Amino acid sequence: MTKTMRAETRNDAPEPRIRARNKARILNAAVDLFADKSFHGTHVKEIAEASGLPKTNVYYYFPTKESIYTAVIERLIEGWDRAFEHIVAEREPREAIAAYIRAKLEYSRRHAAESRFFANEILRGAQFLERRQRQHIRDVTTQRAHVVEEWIRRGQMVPVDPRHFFIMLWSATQFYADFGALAADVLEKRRLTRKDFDAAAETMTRVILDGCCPAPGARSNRDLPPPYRLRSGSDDV
Amino acid sequence: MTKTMRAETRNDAPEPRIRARNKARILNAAVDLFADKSFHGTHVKEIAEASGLPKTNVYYYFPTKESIYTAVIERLIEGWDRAFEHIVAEREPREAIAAYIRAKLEYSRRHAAESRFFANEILRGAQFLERRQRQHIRDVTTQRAHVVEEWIRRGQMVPVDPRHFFIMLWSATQFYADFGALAADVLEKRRLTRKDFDAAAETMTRVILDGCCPAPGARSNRDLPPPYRLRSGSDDV
DNA sequence: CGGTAACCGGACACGCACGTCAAGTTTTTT
DNA sequence: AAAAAACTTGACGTGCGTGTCCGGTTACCG
Repeated sequence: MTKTMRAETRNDAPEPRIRARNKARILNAAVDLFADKSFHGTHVKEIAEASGLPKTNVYYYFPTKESIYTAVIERLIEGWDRAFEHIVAEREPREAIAAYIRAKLEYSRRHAAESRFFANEILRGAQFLERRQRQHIRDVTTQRAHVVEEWIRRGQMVPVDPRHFFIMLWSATQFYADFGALAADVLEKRRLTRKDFDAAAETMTRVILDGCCPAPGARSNRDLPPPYRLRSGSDDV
Repeated sequence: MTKTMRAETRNDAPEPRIRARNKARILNAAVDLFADKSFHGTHVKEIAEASGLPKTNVYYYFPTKESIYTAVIERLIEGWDRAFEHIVAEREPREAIAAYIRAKLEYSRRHAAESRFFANEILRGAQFLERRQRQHIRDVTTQRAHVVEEWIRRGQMVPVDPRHFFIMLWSATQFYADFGALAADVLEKRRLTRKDFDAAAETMTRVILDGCCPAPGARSNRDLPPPYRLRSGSDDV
């Protein structure tokens, strides 16, 4: 038992610098590859090459390919609730939901690989998600669902099932990262630009906000000038 | 050149019965497996077993695993525009969009494997989609985008980018099939039932319709009795 | 009924991807 | 500075998954 013991002799002790650096490198390389080619499609050799380490070294830090995969999941699950923090009862629903959409969309844009990795894992039936992690997702969602219910109770929002509502928000924002290839095709672009993400946010905010909560005061979003011009002709690539 | 030539000696001639039957078996088995475990995750041996044919026989009909995969895609691409048929300028947008949502959702529910297969292919960057197929998707979308533009021009609909609007519809409906595992988790169910799909349709229709097109006449959806009851307690599994 | 083309299936080849081994080098500790 | 721990690396084993070979069997056609 006193043989090697890796570095976690005491697992509250900070990781040695080299170890931390190399594990991070491996994980970063792995996300991209897993996102592109799924679990069986990516080979440890590729992960090694992408992280600038020899393959054996990868096995020094992670016992199996699967352990790399689950380590990536572990890292991602932490980010799950980040955008949810905007959903608090104190804020106006319109404002809070708009902020959520922006945050989620921005995250999808900047961390497209993570996003696609996660989507793929869910698509596969969340086979690698541990019970604890699934529970976490449930808990966070339930908690935020209460906020929506509170909004509805106060009459600030149309009565909708909060969980289905969240799913709608989640799927719409997720889409641009996950199905970027299709979105680009449909929008007739080579790649999605920041502008496209802005337009997406605009459309979602407009439709969903007007759909779920009455605009405050007299003026409605519908009276605002249309940000989308019909058949504007010229279109920057 | 006059050696074997398979069965496509004249490719407008109908396929021999056995051939047609066996190819269909293989393809049906393949969709499910590819949907569950992706391209690299499924082995030809499994496809063979699932279709009740020996592996060599599979290779008799399809030269490579990849050819099976692309054959499945070919079959799916045909179904892409089915739901879109509801989007015609002659109909009221509210009614047409509601019909689209129902149709799409119903399709996702009944053909979950196909749906997930397709989603996964897009997720991977649509690597196997041929130029022709991508073009088809673009064309169909463009065509229906014109309908939405017409609605907007007539003032029947709020000005939104039709393509982003379609993406929103598509992602929301797609979600329940593709990410069923997560949706079930969030809704605290073991599996998604028909009722869940109905609730999903209800939420989407309500939010999106009120968000995108002013209700006809005086009464708005918002005045209708809420179909979702707050914290109703008892919840059938 | 005979022959040809389509279909079936066991056995095999070959490569490659996961994971191991053992002998190095560097860093840290005392 | 010496010992120990942490890290690095090339070479190797092994199983398994794709795709082939070739002989045998069934369907089709005159």
